Amino acid sequence: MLELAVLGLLKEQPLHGYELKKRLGETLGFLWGVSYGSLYPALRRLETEGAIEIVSPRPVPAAVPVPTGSITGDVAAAKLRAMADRLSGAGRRTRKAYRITERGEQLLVGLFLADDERADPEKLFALKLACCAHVPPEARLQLLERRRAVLLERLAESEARAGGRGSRRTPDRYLTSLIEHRNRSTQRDLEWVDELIAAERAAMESTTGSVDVA
Amino acid sequence: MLELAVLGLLKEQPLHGYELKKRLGETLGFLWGVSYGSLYPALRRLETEGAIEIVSPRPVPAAVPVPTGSITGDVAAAKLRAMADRLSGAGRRTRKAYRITERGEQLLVGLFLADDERADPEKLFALKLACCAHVPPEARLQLLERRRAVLLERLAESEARAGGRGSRRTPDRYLTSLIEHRNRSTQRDLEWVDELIAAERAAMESTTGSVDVA
DNA sequence: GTCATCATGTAAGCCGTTACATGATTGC
DNA sequence: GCAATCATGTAACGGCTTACATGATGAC
Repeated sequence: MLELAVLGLLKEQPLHGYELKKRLGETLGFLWGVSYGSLYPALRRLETEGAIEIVSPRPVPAAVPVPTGSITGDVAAAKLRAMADRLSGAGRRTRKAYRITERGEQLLVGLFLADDERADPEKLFALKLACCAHVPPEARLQLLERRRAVLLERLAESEARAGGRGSRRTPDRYLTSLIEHRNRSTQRDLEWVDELIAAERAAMESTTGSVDVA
Repeated sequence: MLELAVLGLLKEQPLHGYELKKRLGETLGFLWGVSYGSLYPALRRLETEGAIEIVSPRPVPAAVPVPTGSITGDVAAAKLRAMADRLSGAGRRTRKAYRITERGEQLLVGLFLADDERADPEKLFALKLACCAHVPPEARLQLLERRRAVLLERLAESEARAGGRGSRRTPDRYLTSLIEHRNRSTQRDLEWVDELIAAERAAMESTTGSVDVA
């Protein structure tokens, strides 16, 4: 899950760990919180796998202007450089900005389509949806169709449970209400996914005939 | 979370581990799956804390009829006994049925009211709701009120996020749709909780004046 | 007597969090 | 020069899952 989120964010632009955590918190914060203790090791892993790479902090010191001898002038230049570095997200020799690689993009799609059994399905789906913009349209559609199937199955299962079989333990009104509410929620999720699918299909139609977009 | 679920189930009736897992799976199965690897250690823990205790497999062999000498008769009697044991959940010397203690009931209410930071709030709330029947009405109301506050805060936070501040990273349509859907869900959760609160208040009113129910 | 199921338990490992350690940069 | 914040990392620990080991009971 974390790796998918990281790759998704890095697909937008290169970032360093600290910034990554912030973004994760502010855009997907309502989903789940990430700690450094898991983020940095994950970055290491991804780098080892060749899915991401460190962007060189400063291309080459060649472009750095020669000191003028004017103290105030040199200081001002240094400040300007620091400012530019900060804005570009590069420099500040202590931080390591990562960029997604070709291999990383393949991994992103792979993780997007894989169904990680151990992760919470709801959160995983939400995360994947947030990553949709960074995968090809076919992958998006596949995600949505699969989600649709899951929701349908959930409804069917709930109905089966309600019908005859099982423990017959006459659930109390709290449990009953919980189950009903859950079913209504699932029903609405289903309608929502259907809308997303329709929108996706429409978008695909409108680009049919023109050049494929990545 | 597990401990709360176990205490909730045991409040209904004494059960042994294997059965506990089955019940957990069939009544709260849609919430989360429990494995023996976590269930048995949890039972140990609860027993050590004195929250649950083992019910003696067979009160005393005193009630067992003396052999009649009639082979077929004795065999039949044994079968009947075994059958009765099975139905009562006792006997079968290999299994250990647990019963909740006085202390366990206090712990149940304690866990019900505590907010375990590390557990998934949604699942925890669902579980607690399923345990409602086993805690006093005041605790139920407190749970619901607190849930209500959480949902309100979530809506407020989402609105704040939508307004001015923050990264301004113009979320794509997928993320936008996700956030909107989530807000609608929260809104409905809120309405639902309000209904539950109203029902709870009504139930309390109707028993006011009469004897307190446990 | 043997197979399926019931039943309890342990060990290894995954994945993540908290807390801690460290140090650079910036603003005052 | 000092505090706040930026930034990276490690170590200890917790909880849960999987897989394994074990054995009793009941059906045939």
